[in-house]
Amino acid sequence: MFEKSNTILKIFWFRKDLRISDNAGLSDFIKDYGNGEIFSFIYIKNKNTYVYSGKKRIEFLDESLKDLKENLAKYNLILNVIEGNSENIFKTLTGYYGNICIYANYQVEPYCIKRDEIIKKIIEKNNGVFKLFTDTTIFKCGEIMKDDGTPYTVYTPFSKKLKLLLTKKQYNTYVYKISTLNKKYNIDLKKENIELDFYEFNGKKPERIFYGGRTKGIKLLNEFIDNRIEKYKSQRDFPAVDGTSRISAHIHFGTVSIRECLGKAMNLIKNSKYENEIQTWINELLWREFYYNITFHFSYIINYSFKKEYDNLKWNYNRKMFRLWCEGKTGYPIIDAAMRQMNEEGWMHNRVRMATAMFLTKDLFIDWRWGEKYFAEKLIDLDFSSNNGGWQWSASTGCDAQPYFRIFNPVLQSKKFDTEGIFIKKYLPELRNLPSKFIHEPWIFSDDILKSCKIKIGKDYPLPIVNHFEAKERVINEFRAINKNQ
DNA sequence: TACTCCTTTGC
DNA sequence: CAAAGGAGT
Repeated sequence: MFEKSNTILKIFWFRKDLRISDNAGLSDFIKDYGNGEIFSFIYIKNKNTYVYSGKKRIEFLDESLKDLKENLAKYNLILNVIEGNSENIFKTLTGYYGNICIYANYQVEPYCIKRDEIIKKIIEKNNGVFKLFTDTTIFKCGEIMKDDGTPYTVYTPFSKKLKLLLTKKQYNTYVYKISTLNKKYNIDLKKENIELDFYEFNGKKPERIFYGGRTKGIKLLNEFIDNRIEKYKSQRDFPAVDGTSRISAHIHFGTVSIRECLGKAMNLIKNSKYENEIQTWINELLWREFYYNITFHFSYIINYSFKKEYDNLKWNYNRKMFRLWCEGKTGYPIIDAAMRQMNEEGWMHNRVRMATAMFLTKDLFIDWRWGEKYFAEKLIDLDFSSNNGGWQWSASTGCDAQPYFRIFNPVLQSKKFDTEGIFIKKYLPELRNLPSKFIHEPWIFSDDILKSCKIKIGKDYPLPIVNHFEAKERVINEFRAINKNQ
């Protein structure tokens, strides 16, 4: 044990940045490091902050932590994964060391900001410092502002301003030598007899499509950049096609950095004949940036509609209907296939994220917060800002949201984006005998016609739980009533 | 990244 | 008369 009174412990705290290359905070940690100083790498696993604690997401996190641990081990460095509440953990640590210096990357979610403020006080009370760096966004949140100094609430002008200000500085990767850290001074907190709960990894690998970790993440990103980004715009809307990057969970956990994503795309777009295709993907990265800024400036969206007047909507809190939507039993094949994709795989194609969210909020007129919470439980790539932004966009309660009268027709979406029904059949085996002309709205065909396909709608597959056209009229009237009272 | 209804255009 | 286009929700 070290003497409490005169030992400084420098900590790099990994959060949503589970990689050792191109890490802004880690770069400064190494730059500021003076030889002979003792230091530790930690990750805090707080079960209570994973409010919706999705099983598959936690597995992805574990894989990412394990990979991080192995990558640090290549430099003979140690990752301590500590379980518990971060405030308590730092309080405990300040009792063991003279003072504690924390380096970490900035998080924008309101509950993270609050937590960091409390920890800053704990650390500073003990004469330490808590330094935060911009790493998970291209620009620091709050940097892209309108000329009058107020935040953007519309995507297109936001993205224009961002592109105007964008230089290589924002997507150059950080270069530093992790080998300058001397393993001799790397404290394994687990061996220091400190009263904390250290997390142990279990060895088994779950069967999944999405795997966590830097190693897998960078491989996936390179594969997308090399093979698929040049078709992104043309293919991304078809859920049966592998046309999207599928990189979202890696961006969320920081197993790939947003700079690496943007940088690789920017390098490729120069002189590319597929400029339009690539630009469409870059724009998606900027939507994420936009929603991070919205969370930063308008933190009330965590509980309330961005357009506050729409919290007066009398949403339908029908648990039975909600359950049917969750389970993929609405009777609309494209909606049900999408929900089952998420339930089974922890990921849903973006085109059908919009369609299912629109269906819940408009066809069923159920509060977007219920849907947001369900997605949060199920998605591996759950990220507060993008999830909330997407839900409020679909519900028409958000900033730059879909106007309330632009309601997706689930049958048309199905015909347009899954014409052959390949996606539907993948997740709804009960419909595999239906030819594509019946699959988008099987209920309109008579039992006699469907008999040859060995299926009876209402028995083998549910009848629609709602009539889209009646629902549409109802929901438009509800929104209109709110607007009239403004 | 809407859909619907209606009119106009072009063959 | 199908396709394209515009307006309104």
